[in-house]
Amino acid sequence: MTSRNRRSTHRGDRPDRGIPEATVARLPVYLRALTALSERGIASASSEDLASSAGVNSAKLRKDLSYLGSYGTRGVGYDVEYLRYQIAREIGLTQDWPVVIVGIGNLGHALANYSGFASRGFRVASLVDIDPARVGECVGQLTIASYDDLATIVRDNGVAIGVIATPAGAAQTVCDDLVAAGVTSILNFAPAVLAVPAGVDVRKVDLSIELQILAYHEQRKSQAGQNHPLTEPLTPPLTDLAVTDAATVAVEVESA
Amino acid sequence: MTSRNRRSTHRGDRPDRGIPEATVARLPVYLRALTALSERGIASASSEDLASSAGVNSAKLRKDLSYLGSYGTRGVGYDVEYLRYQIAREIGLTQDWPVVIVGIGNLGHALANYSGFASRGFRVASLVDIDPARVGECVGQLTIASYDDLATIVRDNGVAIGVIATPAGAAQTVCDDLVAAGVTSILNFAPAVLAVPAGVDVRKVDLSIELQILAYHEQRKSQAGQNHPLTEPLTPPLTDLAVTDAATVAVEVESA
DNA sequence: CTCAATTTGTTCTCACATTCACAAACTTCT
DNA sequence: AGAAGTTTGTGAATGTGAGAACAAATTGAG
Repeated sequence: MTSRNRRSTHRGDRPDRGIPEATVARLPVYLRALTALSERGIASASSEDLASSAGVNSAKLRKDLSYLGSYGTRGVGYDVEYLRYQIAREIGLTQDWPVVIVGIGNLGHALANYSGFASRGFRVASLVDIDPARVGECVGQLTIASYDDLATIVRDNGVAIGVIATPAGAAQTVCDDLVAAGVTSILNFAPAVLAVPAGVDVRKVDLSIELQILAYHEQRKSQAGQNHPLTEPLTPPLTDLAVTDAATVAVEVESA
Repeated sequence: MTSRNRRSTHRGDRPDRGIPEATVARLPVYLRALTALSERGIASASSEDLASSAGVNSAKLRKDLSYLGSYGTRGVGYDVEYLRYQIAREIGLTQDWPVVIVGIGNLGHALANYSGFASRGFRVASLVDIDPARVGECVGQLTIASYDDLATIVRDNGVAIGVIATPAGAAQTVCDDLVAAGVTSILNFAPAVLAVPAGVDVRKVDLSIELQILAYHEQRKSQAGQNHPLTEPLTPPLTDLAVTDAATVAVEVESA
């Protein structure tokens, strides 16, 4: 079926089937664009259509998709449903991913109620908090479990992905406990750098960092205008501003 | 004081004082590491110390810092307080940044209560929601204002940065209204691609995307082990796993 | 069947980012 | 003062990603 043995395709250069990180980070965006098109009853789309839906340029999109295989048809475009399934399969969304959320403060609550999980194969298997007073409390469909049961929960539910939404001080301990229990991927919302053994993935989501990056560019914009921030700058810094537009770094939430 | 006029430093090659995006994204991490060191009473630190605190390698850290200027001392290291101030100034954290949060659902609540804002010069000037029933409701120190007052709030407070925490459907409209009111930087939590005029920065934080990226790597890990995910893989995929570790993409929250 | 129009998949080139490796600059010890 | 030891700042090499451009493949019209 696939011409995977041939060296003719550039996948021959990637015998490990590895997809570039930058591409992996965009696949979920394409997936969402495809879902949107599908819901509008559109059965087929060109790379140009898809790209504008996803907010990227079409050459990049085509190259990204080419890492997965040749799922388009020249002269026609891509079958929306088919491509959607292929991307979902590549990312691993055709299987169920039970996750556990540790730390049910304000953010933990928001995450627990977030509707975007279930729709993409992620199932919140359990909520855990260290505060005994909170244990038993209901959040959405779930009740908060004791931190002591963390290891049991992870093992019984086959949890591979853990979400840390604790204060910074607790993050490393929670991380260690999650890893000891068998979790191999961690999404960290605590403002702390986590040390993990090789083979464990950590991704960090840090609100304050995103704001600081915006502040940096904002400051440069007003410096360019010098005297009056609200006035048109004397020398329009076109190149400067153009650079900053595409700066986009992932993450979705829905105020469910 | 500074030898900024000389061409001797490589900043002579960057007359626009532009700092690479990748570096800008790491400065907040360094800043946090410096704050942590400072709180532990450490007055001086080498690039090695700092790098391990920040979770990066020391060569990268030195190169990043070199874009700001020569704030270290050879044979000694960096003065923690001094460097901290310099980075804060470069990012623009020495000034006050009033922000407005639009959409006070679960996530909006969490953001409104997030303590990491104030500590870094960000001040939540106002909370806005379109639901009239919510207007007047207290969240933390603030009360929710009407969406109709958005433009007035932005102008009166000199808000340059807006945070969108609405459902996806409302995001583009809110974005347009923010931009029309004068906001030039937007942090978007809604799972939608925003179109903005040139000169406006958008950064996106998308939880579900982060989870999907983790799922992709997780799937690859278990594929490497083939038969028994819980067993040691027959051929240890060392290179594979090593790559994934440093994958980290910013954002901080504290379950205040 | 042939030709024109369309659109993908891929190659090539350039820009950006990371890492190495070392000279320059500073401290400390003798 | 001089030598030995540290540690920064940076040039050079390598790796990764983005975008332009085009050949190959497909459709549809005549």
